[in-house]
Amino acid sequence: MPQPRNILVTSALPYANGSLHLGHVLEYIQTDIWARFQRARGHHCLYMCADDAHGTAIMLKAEQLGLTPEQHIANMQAEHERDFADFLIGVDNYHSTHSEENRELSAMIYRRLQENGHIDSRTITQAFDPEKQLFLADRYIKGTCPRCSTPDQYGDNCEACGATYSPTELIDPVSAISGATPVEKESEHFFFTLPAFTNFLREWTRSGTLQDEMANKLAEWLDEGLQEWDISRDAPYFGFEIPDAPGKYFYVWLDAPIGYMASLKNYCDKNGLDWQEYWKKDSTAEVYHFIGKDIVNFHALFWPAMLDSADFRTPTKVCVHGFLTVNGKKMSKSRGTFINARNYLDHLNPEYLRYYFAAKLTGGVDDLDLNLDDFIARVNSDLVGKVVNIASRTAKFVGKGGGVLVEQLADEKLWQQFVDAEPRIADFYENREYARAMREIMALADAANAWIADKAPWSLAKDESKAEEVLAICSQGVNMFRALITWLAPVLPQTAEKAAQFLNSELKWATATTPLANHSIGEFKPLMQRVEKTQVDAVMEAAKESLAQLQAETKPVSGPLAEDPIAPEIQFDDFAKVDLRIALIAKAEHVEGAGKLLKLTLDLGGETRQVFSGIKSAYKPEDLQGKLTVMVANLAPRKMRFGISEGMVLAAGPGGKDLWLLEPHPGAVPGMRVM
RNA sequence: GGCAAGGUAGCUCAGCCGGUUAGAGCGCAGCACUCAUAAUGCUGAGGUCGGGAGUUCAAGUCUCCCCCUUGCUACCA
Repeated sequence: MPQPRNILVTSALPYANGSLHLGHVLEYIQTDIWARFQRARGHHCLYMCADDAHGTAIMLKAEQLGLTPEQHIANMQAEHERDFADFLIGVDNYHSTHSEENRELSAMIYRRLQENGHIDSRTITQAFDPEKQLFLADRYIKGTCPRCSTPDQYGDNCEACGATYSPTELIDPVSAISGATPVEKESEHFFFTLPAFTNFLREWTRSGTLQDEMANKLAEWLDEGLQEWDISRDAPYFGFEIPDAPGKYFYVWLDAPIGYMASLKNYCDKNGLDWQEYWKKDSTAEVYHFIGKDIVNFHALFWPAMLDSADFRTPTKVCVHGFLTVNGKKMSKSRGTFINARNYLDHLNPEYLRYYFAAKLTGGVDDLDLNLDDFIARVNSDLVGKVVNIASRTAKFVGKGGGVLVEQLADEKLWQQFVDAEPRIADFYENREYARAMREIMALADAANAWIADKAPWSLAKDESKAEEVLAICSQGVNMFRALITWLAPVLPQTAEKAAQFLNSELKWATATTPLANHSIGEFKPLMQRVEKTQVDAVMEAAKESLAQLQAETKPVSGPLAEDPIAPEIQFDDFAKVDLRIALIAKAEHVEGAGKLLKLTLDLGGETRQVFSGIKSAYKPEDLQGKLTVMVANLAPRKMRFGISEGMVLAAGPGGKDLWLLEPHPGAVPGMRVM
């Protein structure tokens, strides 16, 4: 056993705005297995987590619920901690970014950045809600998409046609919070001078701190050139006020990673330890962050740069994992594949999922699929059918033979296979190649079962003179089980605990392959039940229900009218300004280099117009040619990347493939006005 | 459109720097066993390794083109 290591691990802090879902759980299970493995190996390993409790979204959510932000985040934290506990996530401390420790540390780090000249300030213009007296992030502005005219789209992009734009381009923009029309307003903001760290980051991201594929991704950003990072928000904002800047608050992502430190400080203060041992520049401890690939920029660019400037050490590794899919599809609320942590816990044993994830987790960033049929088959077959079965089928004979494991090994060669596998399994765990570790363990379980079948102690037991042999075989059977369950303990802590009771012996990694000898064991009781399909169905059913509930809360009615209420009344004169004409689509063609546009040549009966329209996703050019449609004929021409667009054609639908052009009944001819 | 990661048996996945008849688990079929939570063992069927072209004595494994999936990203009055 090498020198004990001093290790700090973290999972990304869940946002205190909603319940945990299985995507979150994937990460916590990955982290927890690793932490438990390290502890099992005799290292000192602290697992820290916390709620990420700041930001506009939380402020608004609290208001919506009629709570103070503090009450709201306290409720969420309690819920999150319950989910953690019930999934057997053994965090050593679960704190909050809205804590004194975090306030102090954020201020300290900010001051250091400032002293080092890494904070700039300048005035920027932003959308502002005059009613709420609140600056609006893009996602809080809604309006009609300037391109496809789909109403009720967010300020940065259109969900229907995929258009991206700035909020100022929206037609009839409104604040999603108050409904007021936003105005532009100036404000001073603080920026972290990230570009100053370009060279540092170029090196840091390539120094073994990240998987290659992530380092490559970050290299793209580095090559494009980093931007200064806006780290301040104006009041009202739920967060920490910036020192010496009244009315200015730290952006939530500034203090979120500092929350890792704050949680550790909170823990250390309670336990007489020094948190700086982990974070000071020359620390000999190791620091590992487990995160999803969506937040790699915060953890592998902003965070190490901040730490470097503030004179702290940087993480040993940032371990990035992929997303969770369910039955091959993205976890999505609209597809009903969105499963809350609690939906699962209400119906199934957490260890099933822990094992299934372990059986599929690698050190890479590939997405992981939770295939429910596979889940049932895998868990039942591997855990119940193979591993637990080894104990189940041999323990009884040991009991009959006196309940004491004998020293003599029935098959040393087979036992040696177990001994040889141990370092490989440890290595796989260490490198987060859990899938390989599980495969290795299951291969041994297969070997054990085959061996037991071959020895057939139940046959020998019929002959009293063979009692000794039976006991030797079954003692080895129990010892093989003991080794396997010891190696599975990081994944199955509860079952391992039960097994330890049955074995009447603590499970220790270091002695997993030292057979228990002359050792009396307890009575075997089933350690794990099989997964039933009905339970899995119940989870999916519950998931659908909580989804329906959620949607009922946010959207009382659905359908086009509910999602897009009818616009304010206008007078006839207003309408008459729009000159709609019947147009013949004389030509429709693809536009070189454009992903979503078609170029239409419209015949108005004497005049032709060139119009670019974002309908490529729904129509093939050849299907449009020769058809009649309706166009806005007096729309001001607009210069686009591929030429001038002289009008627009009318279509309905949310976008993508669901887009339908207007077509007049037969009889209309090009040029006719539509009134 | 650009970039990235993928596309290997019904399902979930291994296949390192190219090398003998392409693997595992599950599922399926048959047989055996009946100690075990209908668990286990043995045997077998099943793949033109997304498609095409090329390099090579030899290609899931390298190169190019194409198709599909996922993610990020751009343009899209």
